[in-house]
Amino acid sequence: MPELPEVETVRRGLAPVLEGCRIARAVARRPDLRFPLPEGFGQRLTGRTVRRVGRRAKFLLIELDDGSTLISHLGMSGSFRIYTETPPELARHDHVILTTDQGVEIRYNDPRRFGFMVIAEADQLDNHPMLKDIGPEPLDSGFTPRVLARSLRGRKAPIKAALLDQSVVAGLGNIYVAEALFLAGISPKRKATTVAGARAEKLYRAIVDVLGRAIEAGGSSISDHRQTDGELGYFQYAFAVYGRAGQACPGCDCDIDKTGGIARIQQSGRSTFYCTKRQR
DNA sequence: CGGCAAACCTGCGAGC
DNA sequence: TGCTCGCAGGTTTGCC
Repeated sequence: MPELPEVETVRRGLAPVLEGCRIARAVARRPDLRFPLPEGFGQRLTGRTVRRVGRRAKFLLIELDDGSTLISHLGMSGSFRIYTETPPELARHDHVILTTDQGVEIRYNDPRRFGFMVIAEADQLDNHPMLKDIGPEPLDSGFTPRVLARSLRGRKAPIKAALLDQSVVAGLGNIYVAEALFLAGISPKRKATTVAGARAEKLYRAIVDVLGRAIEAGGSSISDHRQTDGELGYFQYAFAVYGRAGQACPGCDCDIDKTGGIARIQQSGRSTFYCTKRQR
């Protein structure tokens, strides 16, 4: 599921029911997700008060009153669901249950179990192995066209692959890379190092624009992503290229019979969608 | 070190 | 109806 906009949507859902609240009960219904859950998971969390729910790249950061932080990654299919009223029967793949002192129940469901939860001890967050090599947050002021161009310089890999690299810029995934490259008019096959100057400026604007609009839409619901109240995100209806192979490109009048339309290719084992005419 | 394919795991839709 | 195949929003690993 989740790239930056989906994780941010989840963060915004969790913050109001967790921040300032005490975790009355924490239950792991299996010993592991992608990795083993932290030793004594339930006891570690029970009785803790949540200071803040933050986000870094695609990681949720649930900061606790003892200084430690529960780091949660949704993998491909993870989702959080909040129940303020009586919750329904537990569902398949409901792996972790948190209950707050306000009687709110929060369930983490993850069919593919590519997600994980780990705990960073107090003062160990910034240099935590999972976070320390992550690049700038694209919606923070530290991310600029020059910063982007600088981290692309010297990279011979296609720009598509470079943008998926979390050390270049944080939080992009397969969907938003495709959409940003479309908006910027840049071919996913172009060598990353050639994206500089005006081209980097354009890509910078495309990234910031598409992420902002996707967050406003509550993220993209392809199959698993839900907002924490169960509502769908709806940015998938705004996709220009992702999942639209064979269709006409919305940005120019090319269509499949003539010069272009939206193509689907494989790059480093993953699908790439782009307009062959408009993206150079 | 850079770049790429494979691996992790489950579910779903398409095609036979 | 039921099987097999391919595909899926991410990240890590291991191999050239």
